[in-house]
Amino acid sequence: MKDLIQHNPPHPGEVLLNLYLEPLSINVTEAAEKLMVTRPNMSAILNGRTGISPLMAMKLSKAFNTSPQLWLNLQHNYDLWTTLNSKENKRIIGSIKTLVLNRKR
Amino acid sequence: MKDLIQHNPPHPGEVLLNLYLEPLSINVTEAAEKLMVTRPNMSAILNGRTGISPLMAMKLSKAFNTSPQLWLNLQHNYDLWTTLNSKENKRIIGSIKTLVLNRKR
DNA sequence: GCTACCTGTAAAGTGTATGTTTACACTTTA
DNA sequence: TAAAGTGTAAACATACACTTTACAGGTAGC
Repeated sequence: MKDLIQHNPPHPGEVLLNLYLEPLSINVTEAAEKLMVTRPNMSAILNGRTGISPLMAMKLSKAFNTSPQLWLNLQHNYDLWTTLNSKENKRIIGSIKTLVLNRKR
Repeated sequence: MKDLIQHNPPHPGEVLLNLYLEPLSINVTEAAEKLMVTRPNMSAILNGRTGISPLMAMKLSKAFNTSPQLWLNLQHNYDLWTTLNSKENKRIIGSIKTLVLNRKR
């Protein structure tokens, strides 16, 4: 396992739209109602402008009979990727030194 | 798999302290330096008053040779548990209806 | 005693993010 | 034309990670 960070993972809203809403023919307005969020918020999630909160993950798990972790994992992989794609963050992380594996010296 | 939400999971700071810092005899001040955060922030993380951000997860994975997901998963399980332990959130989630499994009717 | 060090935490401020309400513009379809 | 669905912007409330600064308490050594 060399690289646990996906390469350009989809944002959770893309998965939600393609794999859950569209197959069930649920539009944005209806999804917002069923999940008890506003339509602008639902739109922002589906278009990747906002992330999946823990509460939203619980709602999705209830609505689609999944685990809440599924949605949080999608979110986290997306977050990690965007975190790593910042030059400033790369610099910071690159300067962190390993604190283990000091054996055999 | 009936219940994917742990019962009273530890906050990530507890794991960090007990399983990583203490075995290596690294104190709070030193950990803050190595991970490039302030001591108050490090203390807040270790005492569960603040969570693990994606960037912090990356730093921890670098320092302790783990996956960043390890830390984010700890954080998420903790978040889900605290989310579910709010009466208001329970009410909200309880009112979400399942959108699948409408077959055979 | 005094000093040095480690620790916890509070206050104030910054940046960022989710979420709401409201409103406007665009497209498609009946 | 009218209705419905959609994207998105502005303004606002709220929350959280994080910083700087400061203060108080504990512990170990002189």
